[in-house]
Amino acid sequence: MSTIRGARERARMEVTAAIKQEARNQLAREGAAKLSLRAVARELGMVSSALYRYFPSRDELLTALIVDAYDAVGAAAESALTSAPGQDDHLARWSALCSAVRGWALEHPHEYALIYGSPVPGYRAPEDTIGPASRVGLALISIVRDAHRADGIALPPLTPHMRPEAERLAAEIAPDLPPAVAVALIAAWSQLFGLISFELFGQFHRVVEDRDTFFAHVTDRLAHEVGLRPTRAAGAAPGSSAGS
Amino acid sequence: MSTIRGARERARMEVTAAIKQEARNQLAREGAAKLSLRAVARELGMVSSALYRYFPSRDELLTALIVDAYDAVGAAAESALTSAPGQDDHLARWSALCSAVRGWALEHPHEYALIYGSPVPGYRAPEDTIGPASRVGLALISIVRDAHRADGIALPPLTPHMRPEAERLAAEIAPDLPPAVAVALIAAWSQLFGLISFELFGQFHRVVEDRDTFFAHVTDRLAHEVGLRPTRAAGAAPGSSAGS
DNA sequence: TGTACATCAGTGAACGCGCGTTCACTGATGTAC
DNA sequence: TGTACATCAGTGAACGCGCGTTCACTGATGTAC
Repeated sequence: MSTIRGARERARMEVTAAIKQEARNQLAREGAAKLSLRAVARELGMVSSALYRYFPSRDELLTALIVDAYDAVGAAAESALTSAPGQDDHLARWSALCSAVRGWALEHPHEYALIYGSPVPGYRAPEDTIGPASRVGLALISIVRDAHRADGIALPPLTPHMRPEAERLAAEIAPDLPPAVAVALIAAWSQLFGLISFELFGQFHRVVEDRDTFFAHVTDRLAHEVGLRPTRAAGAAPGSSAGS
Repeated sequence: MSTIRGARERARMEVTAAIKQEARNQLAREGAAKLSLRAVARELGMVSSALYRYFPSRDELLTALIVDAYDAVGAAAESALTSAPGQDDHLARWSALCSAVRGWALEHPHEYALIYGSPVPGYRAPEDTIGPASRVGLALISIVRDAHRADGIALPPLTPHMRPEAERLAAEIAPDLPPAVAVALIAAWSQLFGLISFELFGQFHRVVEDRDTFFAHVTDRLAHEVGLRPTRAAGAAPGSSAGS
């Protein structure tokens, strides 16, 4: 049922993919606001009205690109997680994940801008984007969760004033983690993208030169902020963290 | 010479200001990419070609808006600094500055997006924007410099691998501060805007609820990351920090 | 104080362009019997 | 295996629209003598 049934269906998927790919190319050239159905069709050798067989409007095409972009960066993050060498070296996994997200952003600056830059004017993101949009965040959480289960983590400071929101927030996103950690995680999540955005959007121009090193250093600091600590030995603590 | 000379000159300044104000209104409605000279002129009851007496092109108008926005947020940051109650409570000044930047951003979301969101496609920022763009960063540096001179600050950790870039960076932006502090400052600077951007661009939707408290907490953590510490007493340490 | 001239803000028409979307249509591919 | 019909991708023309920029012009405001 979910397999490709016939030539027509296969062709439809290929054309859909070609449209999105060409749209991504235009994104790179002109930016999201100037993405034009007519220009996409032209480049594909089709007539503009033909695109309406595939996307009911320009906004729907944009939504598809946004979902794809969230999925792509999410997949990059997740695969960095699973393919990290030492599964119980949580600090290394954290760094690998951050670096994978940055790598994807540097390779796809315009898709990055599409999802983490200013919202496209007049465009309202539909509900479909919420799931894909949270993948990187969930991957960050999962590292800290693993570390918490295996070795335990250092509790970040939390002012009493912050406690109610911290508890609400933890219940929402990671009920198994201490509230202080949940707060630090959300902060680190936004700071990671602040770092990447500043690099990508030119704010580091003539300021930071060795950006690889700088990024690695700062994400390492972020890891410490959420409570991750260097692993003492390769062998794991009580509770198998790599076995299952 | 720099005073207003006559009615003509005064009128020119007023019309220029009106054009920029109307352009800002359109920014809020449609976003930077769709900012239209014709629409601005229409709203002002002028004919579109009349705008060319004031701005030689659409891009120049955009540049003026960008410079104004950088200056506005920079001024907000600087005035938060000078009007903070205890001039030697560096932590309080840091928080006041961060909060002022966020406040400005929440009040002017589209101007914020113009300068800290995705770059406008096809638009290349000229050199004039560099000065205004650095005002917030310089204000952050000045707090830490004051703290360093007065009480001294806690040295953030710095891996040996990071040292060469740290020294280069410190020499560039704050030769009087320890390299480790300069690095932490630049990181905090980008993280501050990461935080604000996530709030403004909707990433905290259904995640962070009590945003005032969350922001205050995280910027306080940032202050600690750069080495600021709570002042022990109101009276200053050796070296007058408020007197001069 | 008054005249002659220069400066400059604003007009209105025009240029050439691209856009999203609709609609009736053609012709090829798939499906049911 | 063959025919009749339904589905659907793609066409081409048209709709109504807005855009940035140029240009020759009018008429008011300023300046020099």
